[in-house]
Amino acid sequence: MAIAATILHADLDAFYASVEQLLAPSLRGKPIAVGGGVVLAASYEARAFGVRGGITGRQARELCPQITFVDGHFRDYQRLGDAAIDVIGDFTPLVERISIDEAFADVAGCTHLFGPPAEIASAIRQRVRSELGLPISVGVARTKHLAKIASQVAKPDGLTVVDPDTELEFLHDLPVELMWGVGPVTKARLAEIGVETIGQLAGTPGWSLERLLGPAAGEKLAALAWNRDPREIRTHRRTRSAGAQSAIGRKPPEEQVFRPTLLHLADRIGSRLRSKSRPGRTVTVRVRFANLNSATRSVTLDAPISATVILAEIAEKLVRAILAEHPDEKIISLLAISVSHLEEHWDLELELPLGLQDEPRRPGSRMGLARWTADRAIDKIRDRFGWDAIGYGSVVLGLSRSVPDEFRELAEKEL
DNA sequence: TCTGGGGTCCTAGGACCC
DNA sequence: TCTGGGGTCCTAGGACCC
Repeated sequence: MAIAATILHADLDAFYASVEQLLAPSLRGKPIAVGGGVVLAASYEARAFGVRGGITGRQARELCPQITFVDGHFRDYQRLGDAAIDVIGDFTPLVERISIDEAFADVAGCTHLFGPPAEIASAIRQRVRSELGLPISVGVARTKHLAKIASQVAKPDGLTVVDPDTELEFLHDLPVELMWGVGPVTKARLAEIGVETIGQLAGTPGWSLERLLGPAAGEKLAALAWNRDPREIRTHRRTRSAGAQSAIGRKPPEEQVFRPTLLHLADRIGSRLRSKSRPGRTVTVRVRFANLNSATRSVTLDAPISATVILAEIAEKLVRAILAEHPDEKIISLLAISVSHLEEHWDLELELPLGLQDEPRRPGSRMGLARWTADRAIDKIRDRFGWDAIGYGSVVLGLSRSVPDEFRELAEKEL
């Protein structure tokens, strides 16, 4: 009595590039790349030349001289990604969105209405194609892990259904790097003991994997190799952290460099946290140096914070501590701030008195009130007139924005 | 020749408590 | 006083994913 395969994984193909080809018919059938300095996404026609997301524009042109570069239409990505997920939601409420262009769904409860899972998957693909004009691949299987692999195998613009009776035959011939959680490092470690396929992984003793990869990863991979994946569809997942980072080129580790950048990052994060009433207790900063090595420092407070200036001050202290420990580093290339240990629901009024516990001995503690009031005022103006209408302006102006804000927002998770 | 930005989870050591 | 054990939290660093 096999359990039915009712998990779907749906994944829009070459999403950004497909949207651009949808918006501009002249681009269809041609190799294109979204982005300029860095390729954010490449059409399948460009991928045929070896162009991949992440390479530089120059490398892309070397691989494919006739490639067309286009600027991203980020609002459209959000709109069309949402619309595609909505199509899935017309079949079942059990939808777990993974990213802008990808989602799991469990259709076990709606087959009496819409037919077997394979038919539902097919209907989703047809609707996304006809209503939105976009290609989407779907994998159907008994577990999330296998459904995700199936959708990768189905690409581009395909459907793969894995019958529960033959799932191991399907799985075991595939290379290990198709598994969720196997990146370059794990792939290399597995190769050291001669494991290159998922079948070989399944045949490796558990103790061997745990010694090689650690207890958690070892156990997890062994289970996934036998398609033992207990994860269920999670429709609501609380975000656990919120952060922002900025690549700043190659700059000296001086206050004039890091101070304005940190204030800007703190402002972005703080406004997000405040808008969702989710201040956090732990502040982490990261500094990347010239050689791409990086160092992190974090501190956990007694009470959660979301005020921009307080966040910026804490971040600055942490960055100074990092720089003090790396006196030989003459170049910094990236600054990042992240806030974690987020409160679930927080009355921001409480942040005022509690946040001040942070620095009780400071005579200027009452400045906390001014900071708090200023943040609220700025938030309100931004609500009405947009994010750039006001802010720590002297800061914002001087910043080089290597990536449009719309793109950053695309990657932000709902708090 | 060095890709940017937003996330999640795991590990290992130390502090602290019972 | 010595020995041992268990649990939780914090911090720094990594691997991985989209």
